[in-house]
Amino acid sequence: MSPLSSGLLGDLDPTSDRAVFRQIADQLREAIDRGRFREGEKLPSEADLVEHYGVSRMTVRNSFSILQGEGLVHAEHGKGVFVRPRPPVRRLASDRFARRHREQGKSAFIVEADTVGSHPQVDSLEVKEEKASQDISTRLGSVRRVLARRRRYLLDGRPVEFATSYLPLDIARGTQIAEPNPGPGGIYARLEELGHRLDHFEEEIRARMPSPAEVKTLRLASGVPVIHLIRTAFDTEGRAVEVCDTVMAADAYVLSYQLPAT
Amino acid sequence: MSPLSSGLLGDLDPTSDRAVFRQIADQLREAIDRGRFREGEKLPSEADLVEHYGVSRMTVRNSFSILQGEGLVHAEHGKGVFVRPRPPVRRLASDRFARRHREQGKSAFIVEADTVGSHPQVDSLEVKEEKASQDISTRLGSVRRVLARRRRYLLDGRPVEFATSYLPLDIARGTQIAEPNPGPGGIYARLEELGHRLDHFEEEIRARMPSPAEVKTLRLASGVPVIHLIRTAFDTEGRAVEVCDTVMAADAYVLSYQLPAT
DNA sequence: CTTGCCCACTCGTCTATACGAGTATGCCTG
DNA sequence: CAGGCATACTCGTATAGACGAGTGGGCAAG
Repeated sequence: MSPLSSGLLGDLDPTSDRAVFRQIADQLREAIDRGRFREGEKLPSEADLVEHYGVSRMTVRNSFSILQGEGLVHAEHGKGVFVRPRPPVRRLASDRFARRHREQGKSAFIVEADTVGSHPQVDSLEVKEEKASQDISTRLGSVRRVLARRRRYLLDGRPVEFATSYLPLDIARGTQIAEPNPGPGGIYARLEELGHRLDHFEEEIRARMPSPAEVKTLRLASGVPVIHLIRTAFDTEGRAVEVCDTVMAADAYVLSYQLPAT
Repeated sequence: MSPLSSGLLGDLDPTSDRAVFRQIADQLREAIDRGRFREGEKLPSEADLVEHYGVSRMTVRNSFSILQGEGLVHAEHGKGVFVRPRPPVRRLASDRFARRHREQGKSAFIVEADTVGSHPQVDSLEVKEEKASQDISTRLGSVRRVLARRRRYLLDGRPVEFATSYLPLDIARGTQIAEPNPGPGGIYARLEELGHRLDHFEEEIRARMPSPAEVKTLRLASGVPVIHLIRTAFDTEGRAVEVCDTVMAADAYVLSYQLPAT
């Protein structure tokens, strides 16, 4: 069926030294880029393309695997290969941790999601004391053990972010920060109540392909990188009072910063 | 040869419902993570693994292709498959465009590279007037045509970044900004001389897999995402005077921002 | 000793085939 | 009509084989 209406895809160039499966991938990519296949639309089946191009099935599958690696398409077993829809992105402003935003009570994630009409969830909460990794210890100023607060964020049921906050035990132990629910304004509000007035944050941003564990936790499609953000919060005495390690699905976020030119 | 000293890799679990090629990928990944194979080291050849696991070659190749997609290994035709070395990263501070840095004369890229002892190059310079894309036009405040300054940055011979600056013609035309070499302090220094005192920057950050063109320009290995940064410069009158669109090899950069907590 | 060729080893590409498993549809049965 | 099953279509996994092409070492000829 679906005899692959001619015109959508061209022919192969046997004289080209570009591999056949790359040529096929090129044609599909171009067709997608030009909007010949729309978001969420089904591409021709493997069998269709086998027939159209007169190649073997493995060759077609190789083409698909290229496009999957580029994050352009995704395959669904028993259904077909589809143009991957670009989910709406969440824009994170750099002032989201400004003090004035903490006064509202709700967490930044919840507030932001509500304002754009999405349904936010927080999930797999875990609060425990543990040994600090080398990296965390360095960032917090040579602490051995820390309080770790782990949680996963979902938007409309889709996991988009997994974050762990690390705090020195001498600050957090026995306070509400060590409770699953840190109360209105989150842990930053509690830190300030404890006398650690926040001065500034440092954020480090990397992008890379996810580990298998991250693929699982964030239910990532293939070809979707992660943004790895490490934020350190400093109080007015220059002490690092929290390190927050966040892994985000890169197709769900745009980070936004505002910098002075002085 | 190289009978694949037993112990490095385990056996398959035929009762597992995890696909064989995934199990092989898992074992290789774990061996790499544990340092059994070091950076740059050669993995067992396809033939070795075919023999070791008693599977067909395509199955082994599937395993390798998973690891390639994760950016863990890279194949070299005629030589073997190697653990991908992590190149040293360039750390970009958020104050790199501060006015005091402009006074030195040299561009931020050159200065930063020199301080870490790397050999910087700038390349494929192109300066021309062109039609503004929809996005650029919006960001610059509905301009139709712009001056575009394109250039590629290399570090020790490796391309790491490709950037295009867009400026409104009414500002840039006929000035030194329209020259290939914009002079000491770069275009920001020229903008200020022209009366556009810079007030602040906005930066938007995304991460995604590269397009084929980007793979080529940045000579990206498979499994390496790009960081896409769009910076808009505003003068003290609130006008957007430049938009800089930058695509960076994600394995070459860590972005760093400092934010006030107020 | 040097040059050049051959060969072994490596990954790259492609074919052909087989079976398994998830999905959707429609028909058949109760 | 409702439920369940058969079937066709989809992608997933795996095998076996073939040829091509890049690399590097060793051997042979000059």
